[in-house]
Amino acid sequence: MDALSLTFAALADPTRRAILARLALGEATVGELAAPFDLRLPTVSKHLKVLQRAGLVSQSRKAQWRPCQLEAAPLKDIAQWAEAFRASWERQFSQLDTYLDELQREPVARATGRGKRHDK
Amino acid sequence: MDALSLTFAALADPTRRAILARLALGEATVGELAAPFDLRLPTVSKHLKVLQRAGLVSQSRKAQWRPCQLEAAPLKDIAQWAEAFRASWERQFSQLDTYLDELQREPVARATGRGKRHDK
DNA sequence: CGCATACTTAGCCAATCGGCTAATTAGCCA
DNA sequence: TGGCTAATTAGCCGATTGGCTAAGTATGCG
Repeated sequence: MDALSLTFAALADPTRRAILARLALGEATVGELAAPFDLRLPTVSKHLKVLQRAGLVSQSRKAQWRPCQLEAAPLKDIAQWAEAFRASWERQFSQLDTYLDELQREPVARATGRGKRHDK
Repeated sequence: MDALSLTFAALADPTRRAILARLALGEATVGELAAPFDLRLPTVSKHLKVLQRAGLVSQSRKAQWRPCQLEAAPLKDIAQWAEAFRASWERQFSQLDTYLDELQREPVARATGRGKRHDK
């Protein structure tokens, strides 16, 4: 699978996004990451493996602990991918503004499609 | 499922991302969207339904055609979500720069962990 | 050494996914 | 009306996902 798909798939789970948010504050062990969730350790371990496959997390070793670290590079990639659509959403938002402006002037006529802008 | 998860899940497929890229150029019918792919129409129809569930695409009706339109708002949301990690990736990139600078000065010592920066 | 702690691996399960075919719905035109 | 085109719906299939339990691995400590 391509890198972008792996990253998006990894982010399509609230548990995994919460783990990333926690890691943005600094290194944490698997147990520390698991604590906030009502999930067994192996489940969290599996989530971490998904994040590692996407290159979003790396793990080192300190005695019997395996501290995890955020690897933010793929997040930059998806931010850039989404940014390519900026023109689209800005155009749509300005259209929405225009629509709301028209609605302000002639509420019913615009909303129902009956009548015209200047049907004096 | 929450909106962000739905959006990320929808984006975790190259076919669906290609469909969005096409729609960024303007409206298109289902058949037009299917053309570039080696996929049957029902498969593309299914992809479109995933995109609609995520609020990324809307469909209207024109005779027997169902022109699709990009709805970019959710893309803005994920761009914003990712942007929250900007500090993380910028810090990591600058660390990489620093590492490469040190490597430039003392290649072997830094790379193997033996020796020190100023082991005079 | 023996045992506790921290975590991973293996494997089960139900649910979802991404592809397909076949059948159905919707609208146009002769 | 009947038929053509566009697209959806229904349903099958094998693969993946997200949860679990039970068992295995790795490290530190008395």
